[in-house]
Amino acid sequence: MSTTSQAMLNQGLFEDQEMPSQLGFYSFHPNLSFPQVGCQQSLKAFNIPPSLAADAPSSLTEALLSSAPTKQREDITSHLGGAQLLSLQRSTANLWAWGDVNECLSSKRSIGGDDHLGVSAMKMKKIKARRKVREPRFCFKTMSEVDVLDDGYKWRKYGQKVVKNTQHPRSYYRCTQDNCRVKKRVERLAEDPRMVITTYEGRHIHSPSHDLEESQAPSHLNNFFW
DNA sequence: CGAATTTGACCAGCGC
DNA sequence: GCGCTGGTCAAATTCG
Repeated sequence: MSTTSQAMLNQGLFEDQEMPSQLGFYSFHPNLSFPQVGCQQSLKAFNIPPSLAADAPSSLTEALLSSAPTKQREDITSHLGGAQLLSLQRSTANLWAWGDVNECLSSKRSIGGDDHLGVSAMKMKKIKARRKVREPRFCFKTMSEVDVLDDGYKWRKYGQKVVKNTQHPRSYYRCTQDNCRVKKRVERLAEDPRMVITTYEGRHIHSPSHDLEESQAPSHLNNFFW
């Protein structure tokens, strides 16, 4: 069964390195099985399966906070309310995200071609590369008893970390598909442990491991921000 | 026994 | 420059 059955709705944050203008928030209508057109396209770009998208997040503020660096998190918390976040797109409070986008744009193609390197050099390069390249990210919050939502892809856990000011550890997963560099982070909200924050980073280069039918797509739209 | 997960160590980036 | 923090690695451990 779907692990998203208890999910609420339906807001989140994404950033797109190729289309910085699409950094922003989306919001779904709670009664729709799938969000409106604009969101659908973006979700598709991120390969977020409709099954998950329909169950996506319930708190815009917290969706943003979950992926913001600590300092900005504090700024956001102290200066903004949820409603204001809807128009946050180019405000100073989300410079962190714009910074990421800019970094992505300026550091394209900085890795690859390890073939002729020795082991240690390769390792070093890997280590250096691991922070240089920022993939587009998409995060949302879902109410769920289980941490890992069934999104149709196969993930391997590669790390777990206790993050500051939270009692729940953050888990790090990588897509198991060869050559697919998509990662996701999963953590529970400190203020409400029933809520799971999932952040996807990167785009899948393949289809989900179990077939999700191609989408269904209602074409009406409403309640769509960015 | 191979695959997946756990966990401590390491490293880079950021803020002070 | 230094300490703190988040992200990743990889050896050890657990699971199926």
